[in-house]
Amino acid sequence: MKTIIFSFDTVEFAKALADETRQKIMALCCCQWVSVNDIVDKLDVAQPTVSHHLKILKNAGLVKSERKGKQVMYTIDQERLAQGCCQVAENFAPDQRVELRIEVPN
Amino acid sequence: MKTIIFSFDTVEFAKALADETRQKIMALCCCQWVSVNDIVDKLDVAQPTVSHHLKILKNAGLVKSERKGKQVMYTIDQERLAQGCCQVAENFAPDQRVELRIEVPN
DNA sequence: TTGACATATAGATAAACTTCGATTAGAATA
DNA sequence: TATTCTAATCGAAGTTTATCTATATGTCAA
Repeated sequence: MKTIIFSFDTVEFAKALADETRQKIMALCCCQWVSVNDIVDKLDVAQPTVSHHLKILKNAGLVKSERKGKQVMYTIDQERLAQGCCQVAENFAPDQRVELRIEVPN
Repeated sequence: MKTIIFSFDTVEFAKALADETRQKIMALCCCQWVSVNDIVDKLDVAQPTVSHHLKILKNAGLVKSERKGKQVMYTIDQERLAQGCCQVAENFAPDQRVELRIEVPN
């Protein structure tokens, strides 16, 4: 019997990843909180386009956001992203051993 | 310094995954060799559509093929798929520890 | 509360993608 | 070689997606 800890729509996951602009946005959101304008400044895309992509990433659960005054800050939800990767690997490459190592205290 | 063992176009990888029909095809190709007609019989899609999707998967390196008489057999390239998953995780969730465990003989 | 700044939404357009039917190409067999 | 079976390619139709401009919403500060 296989125990699945998290459930994931791997199609939505892949679709969210499947765009160059979105991956650039994700690279900027990686390991730090950035505002929409931060992203606009660094990429050659209009602000509504960035908002549009962030919404797609948010709906797929790949980023989380938090309002900070006038700004809305975004960052990657690394845990969920890692889970998506593992789920895809589990579904389509079960003979390989892609694992998420979890550090257990003690 | 980070050593990257394989290089991967993560956008092409995600795009190849980003379709429900293709994921269904991949599920059928998982852990076995199947012909194009096998897939057509099991899915509710026309044969040219299946060929089209297989081409996309092939170009992304996610499946490999081999002619066997009149038929062309396809199967998932699990190693490459696992690498793609790891690459995505490494790029966008470096604090998580998604790893490909490789069994070393001896 | 008014103005300025930051982000989201709406609507339009163009490009990309999925799908299909028709046809072509390749391989085995009679 | 002609026929049959299998898969790939072509071309078209319909849908989805990415992007933009214009506008609306939300938040803070004067």
